[in-house]
Amino acid sequence: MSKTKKDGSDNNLSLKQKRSLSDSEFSFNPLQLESKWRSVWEKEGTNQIDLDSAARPYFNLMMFPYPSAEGLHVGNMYAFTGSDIWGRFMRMKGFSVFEPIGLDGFGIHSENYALKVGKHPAVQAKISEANFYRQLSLIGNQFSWDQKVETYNPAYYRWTQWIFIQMFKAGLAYRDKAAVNWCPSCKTVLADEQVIDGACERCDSQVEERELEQWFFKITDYAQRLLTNLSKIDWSPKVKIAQKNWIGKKEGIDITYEVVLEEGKPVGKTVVCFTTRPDTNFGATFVVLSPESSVLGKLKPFIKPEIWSKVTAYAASSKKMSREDRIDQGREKTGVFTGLYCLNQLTGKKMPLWVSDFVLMEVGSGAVVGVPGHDLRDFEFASKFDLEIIRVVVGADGDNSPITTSSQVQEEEGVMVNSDFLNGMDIKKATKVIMDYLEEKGWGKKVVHYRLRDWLISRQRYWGPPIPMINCKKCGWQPVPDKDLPVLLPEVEDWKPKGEGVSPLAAVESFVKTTCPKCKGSARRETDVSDTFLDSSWYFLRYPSKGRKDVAWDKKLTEKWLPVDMYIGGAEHSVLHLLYSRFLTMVFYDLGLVSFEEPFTKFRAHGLIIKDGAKMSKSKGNIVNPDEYLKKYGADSLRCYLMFLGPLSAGGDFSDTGMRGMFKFLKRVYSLVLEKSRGMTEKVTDKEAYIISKTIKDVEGGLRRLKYNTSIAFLMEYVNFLKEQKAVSSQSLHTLAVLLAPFAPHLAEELWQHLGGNHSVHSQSWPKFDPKVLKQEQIELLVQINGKLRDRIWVSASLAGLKTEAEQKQVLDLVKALPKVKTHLQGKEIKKTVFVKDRLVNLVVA
RNA sequence: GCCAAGGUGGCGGAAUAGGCAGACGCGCAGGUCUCAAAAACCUGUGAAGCUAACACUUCGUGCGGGUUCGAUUCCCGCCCUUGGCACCA
Repeated sequence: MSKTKKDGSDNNLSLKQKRSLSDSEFSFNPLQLESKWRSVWEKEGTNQIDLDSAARPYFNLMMFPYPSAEGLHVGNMYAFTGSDIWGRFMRMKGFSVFEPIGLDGFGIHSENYALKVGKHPAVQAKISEANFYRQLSLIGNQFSWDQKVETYNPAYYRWTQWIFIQMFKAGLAYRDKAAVNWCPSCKTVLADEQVIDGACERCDSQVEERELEQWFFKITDYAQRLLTNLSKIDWSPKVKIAQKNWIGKKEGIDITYEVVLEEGKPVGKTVVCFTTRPDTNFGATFVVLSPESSVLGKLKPFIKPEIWSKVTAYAASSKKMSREDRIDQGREKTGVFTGLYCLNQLTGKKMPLWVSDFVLMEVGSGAVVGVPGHDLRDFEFASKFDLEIIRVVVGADGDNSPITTSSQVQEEEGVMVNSDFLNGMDIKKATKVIMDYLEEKGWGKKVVHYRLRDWLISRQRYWGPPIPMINCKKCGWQPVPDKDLPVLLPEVEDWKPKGEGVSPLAAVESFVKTTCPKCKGSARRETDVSDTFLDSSWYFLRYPSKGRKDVAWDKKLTEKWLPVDMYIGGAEHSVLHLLYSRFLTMVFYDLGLVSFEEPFTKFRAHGLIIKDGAKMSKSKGNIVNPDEYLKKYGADSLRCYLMFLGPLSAGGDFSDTGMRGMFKFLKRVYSLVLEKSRGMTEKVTDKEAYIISKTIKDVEGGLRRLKYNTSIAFLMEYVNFLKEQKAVSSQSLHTLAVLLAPFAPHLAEELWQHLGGNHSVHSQSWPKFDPKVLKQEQIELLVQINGKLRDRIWVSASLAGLKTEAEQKQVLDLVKALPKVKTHLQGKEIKKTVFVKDRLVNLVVA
């Protein structure tokens, strides 16, 4: 609600007066205006910075796009605008802002797009590149164009390969068998993200698992550090939490059980079970091995042949199933009893040893000790196979009867019973006590497990950097020597995914055949390419050093510009990209290649732009391409509209009507400045000075909190205020242009120039507000009765402090004299009075 | 199931060291201008009640409690939406 007078009739130019001004002065043509300033900026290098000499370097990074879709997505533009506004704000705050851009055009996304449109990925890459850079040049970002990088460029992926070799030399790259997602219909390996609910994203057929030899990066070696360092970086909390969950640290104990025969005779073998809940071990009644467990092989001599055949048949059938199927929660438990037992040292009890596919080899130790009374899964298993159930915990409900239904299964909390020396203890305390006890006895060993698994690097695809390794029969795996980098991706016609679990490169004999770098004998190249995420996990290091041909990154420039000061990007990369980048940076640090452990000092996640309440997607056909809006309204309107939708972290729903409203606002700003600049005053009135300072403060507050929507709203209020003034000071209008600059860079430049400003508005410093001006002489106090607002009263600032009793009494007298207060107080007694400095007086009556 | 974020007019949203709920905008309605329309501009716009009018009163921030002089904001218990993780031992 505006408190300023609304009848501004005499303050505004009449229509006649307006018409007397020449038409051209009032025609707002954003397209012409924007293209004019684009070329001026380019010509004068307004947005270029000298990376070597910049005084106060500030690395403002945004996630580079996958140029795989039909063009820049309005969601990309949302993210880039949000980041650019921040960069421009920092620039006006006096920093030399480096704002690079590039394309993450290597990898499966781009290859799939090429498959879809039926073009060779290399050909499509050039088309996408031209289109993306064209669009990116129109959105008003202060990109450092000279530094742009594309991951599919040999000058870039040469260093991606070099990084692979550094990982190999550091012992952090290794080969192992791994299950991969296999689509039998497309005859290809799929990335995890291409598997939707166990089915192929493209043809919907059921995905199978296949075992293949693959390259891995040992990210698990860094699990603890990736977790610990989270406390050192300023990131959106939700992203930190997502990473923490993904790393999934679990502290527990490996308990070793002796395997015995039916009659109790030990066979000389053991089974190790990892558990985080050893407190319930007095209630353990069975042990389950994963079907893939290597322990099974060792136990074979002690398992009866007719049982062994059942075990192997079971293991074979579970192998056919995809991981998704196996862990489907609702599925009924299955399993085979081995005929063997594990001895529970605590109770002396023989626990039957089973094999079941609900136990996953890669989790914990691949073996589980079953406590059916206090674990729902174990309960289901025990119920199915009629195994003993013992209660060892009593929960808050006090139920201490035998456990016969799943609702009685007490998992999270309670007090120990039937557990010898643990009885009466809270489960948390019991866990500690029993852990120490088991370790002391030599029955168990405290361990930490992580959910995080090693990073699978290999892709049996074409469109990626060939993994720079050579396999020699005599010397084993050898890295390609530096002088032979890059290993160029051969241009082949038959680049489509093959059916045999190998990359299409395997069919290119001229590529595969090579010599061993060590013994010079004949050898074969690795034919897999590396994961897209490897390309994108170091691109920020390349940006400043793009000009360097001899190193991946220049030491001096890297010292100067990194780590990244502000990174804005999508929350969908919370775990993969952001974790891999952190991992690699830590490795580089350990190898002495960089001087910092964390790549991104500050990270903020932006929200998602949706359309009509739904996610934009190709299949729904509701993707908004910014082109048509850029063409119709220009970049400034689109930028401001997107930012006005809500806080940057929230995203928003794209609509055409809102777009139009923002266009109208910018048009009003334009006319206002042209009109008011005619009779600009030098003198700034007190009222103006106050509003100017307040606006600077508020707009800046919105910028700092990435709530650009509020900054724009304050600018609108400011414009509404200026509109109502008969005469406006030059300072008011200059301030408007400067404050508008981060949001609508083209229009702001135009206005700045019109006002006679020199050089670029974007090189101006962000204005300072004057706190003294913001202190008012009169302050409005709210008058409440029983907490309900009844009136308001203006008092002098000194009195509004309400510090002394004398001041309080003086204000109270004024308040009591108010007619409305009198009415409400009639016949009532004031029981208490609440004074809040500069805010209010509340009278509490009976 | 677990973790996280959120629920405020017709719509997007604003306001949280507890203190004017609905800033700003969209939409809608009425008006000015026009032969007419568009554009532009002006006025109004949470609901209900009461007024000739100005005004005033009551209700109102997902639901139910609580703390407080005072709660959109803090606490407890629910419901719903969105995102992430999930037979994780």
